[in-house]
This record gives sequence, structure tokens and C-alpha cells, in this order.
Amino acid sequence: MNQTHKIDKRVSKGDRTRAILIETTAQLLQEQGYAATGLNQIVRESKQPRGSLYFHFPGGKEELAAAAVASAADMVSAILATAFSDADTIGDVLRRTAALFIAELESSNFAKGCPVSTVALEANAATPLLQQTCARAYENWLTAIEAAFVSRGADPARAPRLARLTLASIEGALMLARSLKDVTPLTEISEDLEPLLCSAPVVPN
Amino acid sequence: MNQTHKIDKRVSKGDRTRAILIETTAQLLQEQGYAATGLNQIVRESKQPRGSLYFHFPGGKEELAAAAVASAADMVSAILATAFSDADTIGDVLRRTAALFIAELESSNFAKGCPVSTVALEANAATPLLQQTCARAYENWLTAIEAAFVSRGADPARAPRLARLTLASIEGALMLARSLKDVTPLTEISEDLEPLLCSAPVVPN
DNA sequence: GAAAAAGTAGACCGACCATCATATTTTCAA
DNA sequence: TTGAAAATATGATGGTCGGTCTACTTTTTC
Repeated sequence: MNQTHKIDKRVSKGDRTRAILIETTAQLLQEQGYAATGLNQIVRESKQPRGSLYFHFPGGKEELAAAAVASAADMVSAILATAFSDADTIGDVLRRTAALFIAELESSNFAKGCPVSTVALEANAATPLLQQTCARAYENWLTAIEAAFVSRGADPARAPRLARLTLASIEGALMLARSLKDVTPLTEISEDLEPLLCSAPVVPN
Repeated sequence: MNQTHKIDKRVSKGDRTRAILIETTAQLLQEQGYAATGLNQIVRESKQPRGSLYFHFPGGKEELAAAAVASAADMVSAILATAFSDADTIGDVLRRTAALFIAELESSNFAKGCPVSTVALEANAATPLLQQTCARAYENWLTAIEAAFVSRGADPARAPRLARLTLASIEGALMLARSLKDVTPLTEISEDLEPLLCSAPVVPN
């Protein structure tokens, strides 16, 4: 008896159900946040049965949401990695990243902002797993930005600080843009940040 | 019959009830956001009767929340105004403002961040009043920051952009600080922003 | 002291999340 | 190939809490 019974299928059924639930949840969290997103809505839109949810995520809503946030954050990390390896200058990376969020904002009529921040602000002591997941997402992004700066010649001692400044500015601009329904803050930030990152005795290029 | 029956009291009973509801709601929104804050909790913590809520806010939860956000935003505006008139330099203003949010963060064990941003990110087409109220709050802050920059000699044509950069950075840093449970992003931002605002051919002093 | 305004209490129905007993599919040794 | 054990899937059910509304009481007005 061979063991290809599973290998020839792309993924097992269970994994597929899991993935659909995570994707649906990620979308809803990005638009509505954690508390406003009901399990009923997730079940309805994902077209997955209610019970499967608790089979794959025994921790219930919080565990599912944490998985969705982590998944969305990983996607952004992947996009960042591509941008960092493709773009020539830091400025290019900033503009590309901003353009991406702008596209998401505009195509959703300003419904979809950062896939982490809404949940991050809602998370509190009552939702420790969610809180930890969001914090870890930000830490991962910071580490990636930091490494990219260093690889372009930034002083390793200053890179963490520059990364924090960069991430904070972009996240803030994204929030402002979403709320004001105007992408200006986001377009500006990518321009304004560049001289700051480069002119300081820090990041060459 | 004289008309002093009401004037000799500081405020009418109704106004007091209203104010208590708004204050309680503002606190809860700052910590938990809109969707997670229930009317039951507001009624319980404010110790105001349930029915009064709908008497003072016929629009229900959304109207009450909008009033609470607007009230909290006005308080921040007042604090900003004081900082702008008291502090000598833009740098001082930034540091004072950051220090204020840091104190709020630390005294609440990182539960209380920006009183607007959590709700702003939750607001969507289903809550138009809330959305509009949050946007207006940000606009008011931007206008105030802008005016302060101009009054210190900034090029009026560039002031709006500088204001957006400033607000976005601070809001982003505040969010990051809350999520990471570390005030570093906030302390750094107030230092990093100063040269940017002053060194550019823009804001003297 | 009666009419009007202001304030209050609780019942209502629907939505929430979690759980369960049961059904179906997958696995793999015999 | 078979059949039983393990894994996965299912939707009906329950207790709780959500926001809203209507009927009621108290206070103010003149």
C-alpha cells in the first residue's frame, strides 16, 4: 500500500477548511475588528460549518482570530521582504509599501486598513493570546525593517530606532488616511521619511 | 415665580446625568473600543438608569459613543492648546505631549491609548456618525497643530503637511507603544520629529 | 393643581459564543 | 479488500448578554 493517498492531493481537507476559516476571518477582522466580528458571520461567509470551527480552533473565537492576524501579518512580511530585495533605495521601498496600502484602501472604499492595528488596539488583558499575537506581528515587522536598514549600511546600533520611527509613521498615516478617507497622509509619509532616514548620520543610500 | 430655581444649582440634573454617561463611556471606549463596550457595562459603571441613556441619546449606542469620542477629543485639544501656549519650542511641545500619553499608558498598565484611534479603526459604513466624529476629531487636531506651526513661523503652505506627519507619527507610536507594552516608540518619536520639523526650510525655532 | 417635560424601569427579541451528540470520511493493520 | 479505530465534519441547542422600545413615575412649569 503506497502512501500517496494524501500526497497527490494538494492539501488535506482539514487543512483546507482551516485555511478558508483563517482567510475569511482575516478579511472580516481587517474591516470590522475583533469584537464586531461574530462567529455567525464567519461561518456564514466562509460557508464552513460551525462545528468545524471548534474542531480546528478549540480555543474558539480568540484562537481563530489570533491565527488570522498572524496569517495576515506573515503576508505583509512576505511583501516587505520582496520590496526590500527588489527596490533600489529605501525611498523606493517606502513608496512601494505605501502604494500597496493605498491600493487596498481605495479598492475597498477605505474599509481595509492595516490588518493588525484594529485588532491590536482592541486587544487587552481579557484577550491575552490576541494581544501577544499582535505584539509579535509588530516585532516581526520591526525586525525585518531593521535588518533591511542594516543591510543597506545603517549603523546597527541605530537601526532599531529607525525601524520604530518608520513603522510608527506608516501605521499612523494609514490610520489617519482610513479615517479621513484621504490617502494624502500615506503618500506624504513615504516622501517625508526618506530624508530623515538617509540624511541622519545613519542610513547611507 | 423667579427663574433662579435652576440657576443656583451648578448644572441641571439632566446635564449631570449626561456628563456622567459621556465620561464613563469615554473611559470604556478608550480601553475596549466600541463593539466590545456594552450598554449594560456603561449603565452598571456609570450607575445611571438604563432608560436615561435613551432619553439623553435617542440615537442609542452610536450617538452616545460619538458624544464620548468628541468629548475626549476636545479634552486633548485643550491640552494641546495649553502645551502650545506654554512651551517654548516645538520640541518642548512634542515632549510634553508624548509625556502625557506615556503617563496615561503606564498608569493604566498599557490599557489606555489614544481615546480616538481605537474607535476610529472600528468605525465603518455601518456607523456613519461614529466615523464622521472620529474624522472630525483628527481634523481638529490637525488644524490646531498646523496653526501652532504657522504661529511659530512655518510656511503656511507647508504647515498642513507637517501637521499630518506629526500627528501620524505620534498616533502610530502610541499604538505601537500600547501593543508592545513599551513606551520607547513614543519617547523616541518626540525626539526624532523635532529636527525634521525644524531643519527643513520650514519651521524655524 | 393640572398639563407638560424630564427621567426611569424593565420587558423584549435577537444575536452572541460555546457545546454536544451524532454523522461522515480517512486511515491502515490484518 | 476489509472493517474497525481515528480523524474530521455537522448543525441543533443552550444560557447569556446585546441594544431598543414602551409604559410608567417624578419633577417642573405656570
